[in-house]
Amino acid sequence: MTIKEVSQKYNISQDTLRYYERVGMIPSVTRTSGGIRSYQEADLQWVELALCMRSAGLPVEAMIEYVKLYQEGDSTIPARLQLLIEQREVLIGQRKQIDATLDRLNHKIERYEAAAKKSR
Amino acid sequence: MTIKEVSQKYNISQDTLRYYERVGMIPSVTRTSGGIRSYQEADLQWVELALCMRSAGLPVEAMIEYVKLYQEGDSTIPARLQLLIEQREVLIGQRKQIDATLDRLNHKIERYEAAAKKSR
DNA sequence: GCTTGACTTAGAGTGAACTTCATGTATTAA
DNA sequence: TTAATACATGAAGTTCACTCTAAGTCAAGC
Repeated sequence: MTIKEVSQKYNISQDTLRYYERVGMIPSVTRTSGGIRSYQEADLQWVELALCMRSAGLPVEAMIEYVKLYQEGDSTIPARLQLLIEQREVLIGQRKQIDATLDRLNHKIERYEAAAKKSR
Repeated sequence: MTIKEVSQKYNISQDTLRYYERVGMIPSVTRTSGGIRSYQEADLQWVELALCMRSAGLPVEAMIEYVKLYQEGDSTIPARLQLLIEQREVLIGQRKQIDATLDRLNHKIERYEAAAKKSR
């Protein structure tokens, strides 16, 4: 798959794909003999993982660290596990914040709806 | 309450409090005759609302718009309701993303834990 | 063989949300 | 009353995550 096809498939820019690779958020993508990116299944898996993490708001830095550990081999499995668990904690905290804000928004919305009703 | 006390109460910097006021994310805070901020109950309510929205990741811009509408009076009640409903949608979408990522993280964590077990 | 359009890189630029700085004023303890 | 501390403002600086630009390379159709 070319970079163009991948960018269309996941609806992100080619620049972002190159950026992810450049900063190490995904490992080096497979290239043709001419040096052009040719995304293989494994490359796509990395892209998907990166997009999933980012869409949830996890920092680029965490993914970079994860990829780095991955490339260092099996000895880093405990460290990778640790990292994943930490990021999971972050997400759980974020979801709590969102729920608290949703509560607050819902209350406000209810009050506004009651006010709108009255003024009819 | 002084800006220092408010910053301690909510654990944010005084700079951030001044910034929120400057960009219009909260209405002008009550001042002493000398021009020093003296947060009243209503001011604190605004600060709390702003912090709640921000902690959930909602944009500063949305709060600015809300405050602007609020200051324009009752005629903007429908617009404010609309804005709140939109932001609620954003949060619901964000929570979905977080849940999807949590699923993915949990699977990965399970696999890593299984791998760690084996190698014992 | 040449043009066209997609690809490559390194590096500069952007927008959001603060954060720091420089400089000046106000309040309070000695 | 004066030194120290806290607060004020406007503007410049920082960080994150892209996004764009410039200048060059590659591949496919004519």
